[in-house]
Amino acid sequence: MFDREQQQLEELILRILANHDIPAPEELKWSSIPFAGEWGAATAFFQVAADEARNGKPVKVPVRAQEIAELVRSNLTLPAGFTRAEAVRGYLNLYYQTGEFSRRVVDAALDDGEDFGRGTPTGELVMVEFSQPNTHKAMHVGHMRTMLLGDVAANILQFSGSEVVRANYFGDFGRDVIKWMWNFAKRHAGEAPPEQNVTRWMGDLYAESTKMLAEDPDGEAEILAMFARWEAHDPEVRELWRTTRQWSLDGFNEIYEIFEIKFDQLYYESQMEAKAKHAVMDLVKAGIAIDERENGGPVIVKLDELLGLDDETYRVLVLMRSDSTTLYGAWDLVLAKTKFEDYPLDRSIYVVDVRQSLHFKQVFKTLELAGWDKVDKVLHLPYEIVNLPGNVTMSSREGTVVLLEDLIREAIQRAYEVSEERNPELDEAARQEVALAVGIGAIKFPLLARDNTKIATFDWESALDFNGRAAPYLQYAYVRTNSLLKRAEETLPVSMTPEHELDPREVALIEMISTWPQVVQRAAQDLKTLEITNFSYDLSKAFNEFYNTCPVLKAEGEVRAFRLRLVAAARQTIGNSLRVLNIPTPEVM
RNA sequence: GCACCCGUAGCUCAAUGGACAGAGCGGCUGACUUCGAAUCAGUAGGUUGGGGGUUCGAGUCCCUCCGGGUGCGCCA
Repeated sequence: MFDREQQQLEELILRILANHDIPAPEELKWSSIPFAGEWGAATAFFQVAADEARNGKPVKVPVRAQEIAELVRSNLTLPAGFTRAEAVRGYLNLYYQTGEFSRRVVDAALDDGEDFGRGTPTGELVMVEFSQPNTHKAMHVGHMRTMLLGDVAANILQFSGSEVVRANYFGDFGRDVIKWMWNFAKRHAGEAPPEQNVTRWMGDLYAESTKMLAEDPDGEAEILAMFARWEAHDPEVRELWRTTRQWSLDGFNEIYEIFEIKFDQLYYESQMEAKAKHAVMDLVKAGIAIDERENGGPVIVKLDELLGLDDETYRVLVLMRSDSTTLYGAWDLVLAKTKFEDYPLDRSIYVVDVRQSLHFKQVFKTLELAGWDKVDKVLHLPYEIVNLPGNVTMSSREGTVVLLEDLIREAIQRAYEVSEERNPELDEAARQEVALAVGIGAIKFPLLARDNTKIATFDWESALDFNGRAAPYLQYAYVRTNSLLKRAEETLPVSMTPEHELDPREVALIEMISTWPQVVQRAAQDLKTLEITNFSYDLSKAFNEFYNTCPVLKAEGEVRAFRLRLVAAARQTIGNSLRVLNIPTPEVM
């Protein structure tokens, strides 16, 4: 419903209630009438009746709710734009003057264009940190979830009206990195990475380093020595580190580019590590961290003890090893503050898997105890992991991984084959483009369409299945809108109110389009990508059903003109939702 | 032991506390000389893991039990 009508109706309803000494509800909640065919808005009076009952009025709530609904209906002067009102089972249903509302919805979509659904600027600045890959390792499909969730959550926030900083935080340092360099120096000195598939090569060398270390009795000591040289800023070791790290970063960028993921701000663990020792010692001085190094122990924060909790809720955060090197908890203390020094953030979101939940609770609580005043602005957005069939967790160390490069290649290849089958006339260049768009979309959709709290299981068969509820379905609906508009060979008719009796599929399609702005707001509120995929799919479905029932080009006069505008509005809205999802919108396929 | 997550149709999953719990896949039946069939229509399939509670109203919130998963002092 449009704001103006809603406000008007609420005033009218509240006045009627007041005239009959019925207490006003806190708010009137509006929903659509859930029965197919006609189109309108509904509100329920159960809450009002329940409030009366609580205040001593001897009524049965459902009966009284219906009474009130009936009372409102009979006293309501319908504003312009509505045809009739009915009171049913405690609900007041108000039916739209379909033609008028249809015109306004279609006009809104076409006038606002790419901005249709965009929220008014809130002035809020929010950072979304996501992806966080470790250098010197491969990228596997398990890494995809933070990439997609983070990227699309950032899009949603941005489209809903916030300003967004996209941040990445690279694990570019630590024992595993040194181990990689140790093996490289011993067995691959002077080698350069291959032209393509750099991350695979980096990952293979990482696996090799693990294997070699297990067989090399001196390995452990050599790695420790190299680590010490790195810490001491030995030029040779640092140079090797910088060079090899860059290979990894270049490899990651290949993948970000193919997914069209961009970052505004890059952070590195090595940067945080450089400042972490000071931060830890400050906490010791403040009496928050306990230094057990004199007894051969680490530096820790005993959170439950500090908070006086009996339950083991926050446990113990370890910040520094007994050898005085810092741990990632210490780096996260520095990073959290650094973000707010770099930007005047209103919110700082961390898109990291659910197994880190305790870690972030500890880090944030430690910062709070240290008197940091931004702790109410930070949020860990957790998501469940991607497993292999049989509940096998992906692990580079175990070798139980599916590389992202392989999935991308296979998906594009499969999309190419399907395209050949479905649309043989396409020329080679166009088919390549379609294969890329469809392949990448098909990879992204299933993860975006899954609730963050649910474990995803990867298997090749379903990953390469483009049928049913999947990205190509949405893309196909989009392509069909294009095709119709192209064939129409005329400029779009000007704004018009449909005069024909709308088909139920037309109504359903228009109603879907009308909800898009609210869907965006709710998804931003909930930080859930699946609310966008649900919408995008339902909208595409509504369009396909419309397409199969209602002729457009073959219709005549007013019907054809209105339907052309409706198709254009559907095209715009499907396109906008796909852009928020960062799923490609091919013109043909 | 403590903390967190999941359990909905044969399978994979949806469902702002609101009217009759919906899709896809799989099964069966149909629609291309008609705007692109990567589509659509029809059909079968449910005690929402069990039991209590809150509420006018619970798949949704609370408690408890069962089943599955994750995390918890020097990896990240």
